[in-house]
Amino acid sequence: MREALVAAAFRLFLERGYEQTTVDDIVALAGVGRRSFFRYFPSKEDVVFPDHERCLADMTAFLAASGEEHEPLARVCDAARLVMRLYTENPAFSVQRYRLTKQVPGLRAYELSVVWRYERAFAEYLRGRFAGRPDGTLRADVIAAAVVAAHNNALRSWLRSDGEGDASDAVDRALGYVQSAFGEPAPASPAETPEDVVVVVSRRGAPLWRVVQEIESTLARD
Amino acid sequence: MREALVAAAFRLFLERGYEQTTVDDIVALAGVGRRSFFRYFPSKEDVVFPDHERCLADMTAFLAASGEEHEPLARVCDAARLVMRLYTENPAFSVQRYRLTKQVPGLRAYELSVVWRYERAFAEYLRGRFAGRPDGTLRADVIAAAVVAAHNNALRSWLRSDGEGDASDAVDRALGYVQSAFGEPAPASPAETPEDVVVVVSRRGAPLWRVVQEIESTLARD
DNA sequence: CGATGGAGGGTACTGAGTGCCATCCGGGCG
DNA sequence: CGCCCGGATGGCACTCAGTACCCTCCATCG
Repeated sequence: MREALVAAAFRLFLERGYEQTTVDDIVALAGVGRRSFFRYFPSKEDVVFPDHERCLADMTAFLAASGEEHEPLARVCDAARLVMRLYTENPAFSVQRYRLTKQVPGLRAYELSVVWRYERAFAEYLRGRFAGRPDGTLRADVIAAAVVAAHNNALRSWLRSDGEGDASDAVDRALGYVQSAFGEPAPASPAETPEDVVVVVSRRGAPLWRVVQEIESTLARD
Repeated sequence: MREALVAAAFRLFLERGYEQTTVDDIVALAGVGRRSFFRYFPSKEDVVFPDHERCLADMTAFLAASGEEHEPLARVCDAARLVMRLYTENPAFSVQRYRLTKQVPGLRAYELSVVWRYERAFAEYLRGRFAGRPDGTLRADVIAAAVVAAHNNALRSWLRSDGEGDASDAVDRALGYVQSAFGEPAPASPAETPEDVVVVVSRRGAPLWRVVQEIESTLARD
């Protein structure tokens, strides 16, 4: 029934647009009563994001189930990868929805409120883990926002490519940037020993950003 | 007229709540026609944020007017301080609105879409300034999100204190954290030439975070 | 003086979302 | 077998936000 409603809704949305489709149109095509639509989806927007409620619950559980042994930042990045997987599991559906949300302001606003709930879940988890640290809530909020932004950046570039590229590469790269900015890079994969990289730095007093800048231009040089 | 509508709306919102107040109630109290309300405010939510459209325009102009001589991150932080001032100019009004948005989901969603537009303005500016750098758009998006999150963290803590504390101290502190995380602590003295740093990297294929980790431990070694 | 154009008002309509009640159906129980 | 009961569904009527269309008023200008 949910599936029937979602299928009917997307057929019409793609045919004639979101705003040109009324709930009556959807239920007529699905052959169910209007009242039933609102039993399954509290609003017309919800039919566009049919599985986010479950995903959000999964994510909260994932974070709640993590213990002291997990690096907080890495854990949140893993949670973001979980969300990414929700999209990559159904590339065609995700791309369709992306095109829809991109051009319908109302859907964009709705998506924002969904994303905001993910961000809050991240931030709440980090606040718990950072309790006691100076500026713990500030760090938690900023890092949560950065992780979400990195995730969205990777997700959107994957969606723009019609789901062709490698999404997990992109998200790893994006989250790696956040981890490099906020420290504690990650528990390295055991095979990757420090010998993989040899770095020689002169002028120890130089600020870190100068070092990073120099490395970037070195890497970009070839 | 706008002022009359805003005043009437807030009186009713505080008296009996946002959702219990219809647009008809507002226009009846203000003594104007229903049609006029929608001439001044495209939706019922807009009456709660009467000055954000102007503020957003100011901000975009502020960023557009900045030249190459401005450090991008610092410039965006200054833009965020501009937004903060919009709130601190009318503490009583801001606190009332905060209480309202905190408990009305619809208003929270609307606020998100407003904040999102600020974030996009920041990100667009930074994308322009980072054009050419590796991962320029990623950095732009992440930094924009971090600045907004820091600003909101400071803003909310100020709002929760009923506008009593020192807002600009709080926002400086929050933005300082972001600046420390994303580098370029200050416009470096021109004396710092690239020769200040020499970096040799082997195993080019290693992920960036490994490189950074290695550098950090090298720097920490002494 | 009349024309014009912009600001406000009024009316009727669409469509989302809700409350309430009727209906249907499958299973347990006397 | 008939009854009952609870959950799922359908139907109807209502509220309210938002829009389209047209009217009035009034100030300004020719």
